[in-house]
Amino acid sequence: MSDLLERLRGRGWRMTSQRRVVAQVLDGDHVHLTADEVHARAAERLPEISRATVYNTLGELVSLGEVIEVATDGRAKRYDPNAHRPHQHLVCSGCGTVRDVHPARDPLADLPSEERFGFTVSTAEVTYRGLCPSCLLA
Amino acid sequence: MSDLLERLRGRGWRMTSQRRVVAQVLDGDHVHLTADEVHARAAERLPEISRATVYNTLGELVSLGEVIEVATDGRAKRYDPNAHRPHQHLVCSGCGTVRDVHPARDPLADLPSEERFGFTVSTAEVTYRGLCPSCLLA
DNA sequence: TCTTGACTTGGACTGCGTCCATCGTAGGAT
DNA sequence: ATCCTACGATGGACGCAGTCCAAGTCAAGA
Ligand SMILES: [Mn+2]
Ligand SMILES: [Mn+2]
Ligand SMILES: [Zn+2]
Ligand SMILES: [Zn+2]
Repeated sequence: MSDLLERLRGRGWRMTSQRRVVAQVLDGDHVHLTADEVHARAAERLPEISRATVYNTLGELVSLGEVIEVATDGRAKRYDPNAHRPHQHLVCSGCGTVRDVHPARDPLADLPSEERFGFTVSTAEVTYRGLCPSCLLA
Repeated sequence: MSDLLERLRGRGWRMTSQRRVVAQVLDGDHVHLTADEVHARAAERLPEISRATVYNTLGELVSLGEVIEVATDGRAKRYDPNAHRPHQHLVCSGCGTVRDVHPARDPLADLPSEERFGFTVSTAEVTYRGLCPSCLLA
């Protein structure tokens, strides 16, 4: 993710301080922040940054394939910079913690063609739910 | 689903015209309506029914296990009376159509224990995405 | 340094859902 | 059949996540 800024420059992005700080906040794997969390962390470095710009930048990163949107049952979407290797998510029903997980088989392989009803199926998103070790005790 | 009203009576539900008409709207399998769609169809039979009551009744049906909530990426939740047989969903990225599908294997079986990180994993929700036959042409 | 169009901003706005005070009524008691 | 009351219905205010817009700003090429 540290060479993200290079890739974006190469794609013709105008490099602004706002975009730079949003990209820095998203640095690292295993990060699953909401837009407001991204905004809060970005504002530590750049206090005037607006929510609209954070939403715009996240949306651009998503459509460039640099960041993945993770939908959560009724709360705010989470933004995941781990767009390199395909993975799925394990969510704690107690505290909401999100972990990256890697199933043994491609989930798409388990949908037989007679269950596809003529659709051209391209992706399968899996959300595993359960209780994390600390929520299990409580 | 036609004996749903019986089961609810047995659970101590006070039977009102509003609850009856919501249950009737949800009758049948392969139904995936939003709360507002349920409200619109219920209002054909009972024009004064309020949105709040539809939300209350749907919430009660969900916590009784009679109806399943299906989260959709950023739009309204859909309510699914097919709570009997476990199944997953195939969603058209074009028009939003939802189909019930039955994968060949239990999706939980494909998450090895070393990928569970001490969680007690209880469910796996799979959303397959693609284009339906008519959206493929357009 | 100048110019320009891409980018940013804050606030209004929308969609989806929840909350709450008040009113109505299902269904047991008499 | 009538009464009583706790449970349910109502609709309007409210909240959150996200979008849109007109106006101001600035990155970067000439
Ligand atoms: Mn992830
Ligand atoms: Mn279904
Ligand atoms: Zn937990
Ligand atoms: Zn379609």
